[in-house]
Amino acid sequence: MATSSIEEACEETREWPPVASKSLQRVASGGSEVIDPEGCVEAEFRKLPSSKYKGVVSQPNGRWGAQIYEKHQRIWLGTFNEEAQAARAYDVAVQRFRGRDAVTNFKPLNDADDEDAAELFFLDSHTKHEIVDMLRKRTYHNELQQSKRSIGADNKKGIAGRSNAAVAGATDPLAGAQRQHLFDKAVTPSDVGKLNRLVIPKQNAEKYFPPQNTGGAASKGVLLSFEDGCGKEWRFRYSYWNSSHSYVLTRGWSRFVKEKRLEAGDVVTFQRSTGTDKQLFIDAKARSGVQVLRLFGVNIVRGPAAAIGEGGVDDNAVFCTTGKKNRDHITELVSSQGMFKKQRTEAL
DNA sequence: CTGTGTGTTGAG
DNA sequence: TCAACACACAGG
Repeated sequence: MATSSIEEACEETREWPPVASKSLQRVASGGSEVIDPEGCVEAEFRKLPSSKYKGVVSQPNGRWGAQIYEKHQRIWLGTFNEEAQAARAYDVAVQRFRGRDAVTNFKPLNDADDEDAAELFFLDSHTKHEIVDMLRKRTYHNELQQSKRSIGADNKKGIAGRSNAAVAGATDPLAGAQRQHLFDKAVTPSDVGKLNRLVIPKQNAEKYFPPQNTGGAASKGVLLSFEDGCGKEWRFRYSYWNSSHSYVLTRGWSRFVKEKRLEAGDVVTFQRSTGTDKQLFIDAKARSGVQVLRLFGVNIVRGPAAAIGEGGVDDNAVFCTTGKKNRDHITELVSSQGMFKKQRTEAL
């Protein structure tokens, strides 16, 4: 990987997280102009940065693609916002395709470790195509956790114990590390209205999200991608509105509101992985933790998957595959009582 | 219109 | 086997 020192220097500028004050502007459009106030002005446009990770290639829009080769042909593993995320996708794939001794970007799975062993088993019990499919659809985490659960579940604590740890992201090899809670926001009527935008309290925005041009410069904002409790990816445009002096999540937000059936008063929580991928997480909680609503004379719990899970239905997949239809599913489950089938995510 | 991911090439 | 590069075209 011989990239010019100039490019590398500029590339470092892209980091935002806990790093102090570094301004970055990554224009999302195809023009790929890179405006850098600090001195990398030369790099102008063109020349995508090379990745330091194996199996990872940069995309024209600043994102990262993951790919693996086999039998003279490339197999696409998906595109990711974070370079490290793409690298992990590659790691998963390469360990399935080439086994234990495969060269990985990060620490390879180790038989000695219980968690790793479970993942290795998981990998081996699925075809390459299935693994690739999960990576591309971002369902790998879920499937893996589901697998782990069905294996050593009875071994430890009861179902009620802390079986939702996986969903909460407490432990996940691929995601790496844990989650740091950033902040919560109780959504306002306009946050869930037709404005297609969520106002991020200024204080939180400036503390946890990438810096935005609050000046007059053309601030198109940036695309932020989040993962919800179901492992589903959500991408929103994040920008600053000079008109209202507000930081907002716009494009993509209304879809989230719709699928999560957000209502004023509900709480949206933001988290971020403490791992190297800095993956952001977003989730919705019903106003006071759990909300009960009535359908056909039956009380139904509505709220975060975790809460629902505790309610007795021990299968997050049911609630995660199609968030949009949660309510319907619940109705179905309740009415058919004990005789419901486990709905796999194959429907995807 | 945006951005993915495929076609393709040449280096290793 | 791999990444770099260009861009057709799928999806919204």
